[in-house]
Amino acid sequence: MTKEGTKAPSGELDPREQVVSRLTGFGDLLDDDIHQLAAMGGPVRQLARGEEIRAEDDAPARLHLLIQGWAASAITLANGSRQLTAVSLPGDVLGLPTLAIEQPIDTLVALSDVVLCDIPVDKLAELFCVAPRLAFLMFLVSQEERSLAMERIALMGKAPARTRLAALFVRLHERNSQLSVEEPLSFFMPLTQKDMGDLIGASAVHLNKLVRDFRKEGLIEIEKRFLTIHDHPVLLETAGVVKWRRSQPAWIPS
Amino acid sequence: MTKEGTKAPSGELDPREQVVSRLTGFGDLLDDDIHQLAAMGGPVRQLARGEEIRAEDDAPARLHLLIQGWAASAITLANGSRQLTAVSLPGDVLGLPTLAIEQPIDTLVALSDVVLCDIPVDKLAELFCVAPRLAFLMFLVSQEERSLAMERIALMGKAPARTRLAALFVRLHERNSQLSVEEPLSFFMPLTQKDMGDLIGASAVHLNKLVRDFRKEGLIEIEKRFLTIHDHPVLLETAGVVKWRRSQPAWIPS
DNA sequence: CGTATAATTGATAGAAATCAAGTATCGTGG
DNA sequence: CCACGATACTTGATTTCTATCAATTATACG
Repeated sequence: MTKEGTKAPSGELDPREQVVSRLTGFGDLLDDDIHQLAAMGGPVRQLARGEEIRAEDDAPARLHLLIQGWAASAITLANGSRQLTAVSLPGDVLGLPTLAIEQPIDTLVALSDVVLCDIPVDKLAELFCVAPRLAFLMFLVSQEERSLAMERIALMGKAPARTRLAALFVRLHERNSQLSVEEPLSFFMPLTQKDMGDLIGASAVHLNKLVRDFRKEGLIEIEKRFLTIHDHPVLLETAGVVKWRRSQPAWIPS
Repeated sequence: MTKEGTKAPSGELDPREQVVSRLTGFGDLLDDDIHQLAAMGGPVRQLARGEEIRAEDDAPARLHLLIQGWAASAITLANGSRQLTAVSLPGDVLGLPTLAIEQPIDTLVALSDVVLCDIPVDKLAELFCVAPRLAFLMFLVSQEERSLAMERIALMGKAPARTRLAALFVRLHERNSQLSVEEPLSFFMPLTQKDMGDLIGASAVHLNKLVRDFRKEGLIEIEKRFLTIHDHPVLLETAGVVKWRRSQPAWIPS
């Protein structure tokens, strides 16, 4: 395991802050909530890039709170090709969709070296009884991810690969900015070109040509696992999406 | 408004049963839960095929419980093309993903004549406080839909249109079967070829050729808004997906 | 019975996959 | 410190799939 994914550039929030940042995006956490959240955490694990996060025989389903590094949910189709259905950054809870079905349809894979902690599902059920406000915030986060998934479906179905790649960079930049006090245009992005291809539904070869084009046009630069956005306005224009804005609902339970 | 979408062929559950069937799939509802659920319902509306379910200026976000007919969530991209991101059948709650964001990214459209009732969001927030078990079941349904969305992303990214269409038919058949006491191989399916194309990310022209192929091969038949599956095993094989099985979690809060 | 919507068919063009081969980069161990 | 193997990246040629265009035929509905 190398040190990538564990480094903390200045300007980044500390890991604990990153974890709650996903929830506080919708509403403040009460001290009591934070206690409940901390109580859910089990032992901390570290995995190297490429390793699987969820064991095949994880009979009593578990959730995984990502503390450091990037992960993804991957589906392997009958024809053998791999598609990444979602990227996860620190603060995300992995494994929720699988709660609803008997057999997981996806595998959870570390895209960089990661640190995470496992959470037994009954802790989640408990949460709905003892901390309804917190449960509701988690519900909202899941709905946000559904919205993101819907956007991805639309892009995959009707937009050319160039557009999809631009949209990927835009959304990754936004998501990364939530983990930081500023909004840095250069940030840790450990995806290989193969990974990016698997995310937007393009071959590694085709993706390489798209990245080359973006580079030539002065839109972005990728170097040493860091993505730099040089021309954010044009990138947004190319992606054809608008800035992602979370709601600040007034109707959260107290 | 024609009568399609309001007819109830023998073998179908009555509307009220259909509505709770989505939740009871994961665990029994208590009498108290059913009371809570009924209390959420507002006035009933009817819309004709093609109409929009959510008004643009729906400032205080509302949810929509679909009682009869089919609906879909549609995204229109910058290039003007329309993609349907999810189909909804009776019993589904529409509008949840939008709770998390300031501006809806999708519109909700009636795919057949529909009957639905609106639900104010604060009712949902209330639910988390007074009926944690019911809230948890709704949480699970959302996770199931996330899983389905992930599968669709994978198919869109890496599977040819033929596979995607087969998968659409398979999943629609399963979803329809939940609304019925049997598992009929012929059922109401009001999608036009344009709709199906928008769902799987294919042009209407290409979709027509796929349907023709399926017909010639004796896989399916579409007639008068009814889909008949003639060769289910081969259809499953073509789709390259496995039967969808909901979990029966033992850890639901009581 | 006419008009609009939906379905159908063939021809052409474009986007992206696959194939094939070569180059760079990086971590590892001698 | 350098050589080595593995992984990642790069490029051009060819093939496959699917969109678009253009027209025609059905079907539904007022």
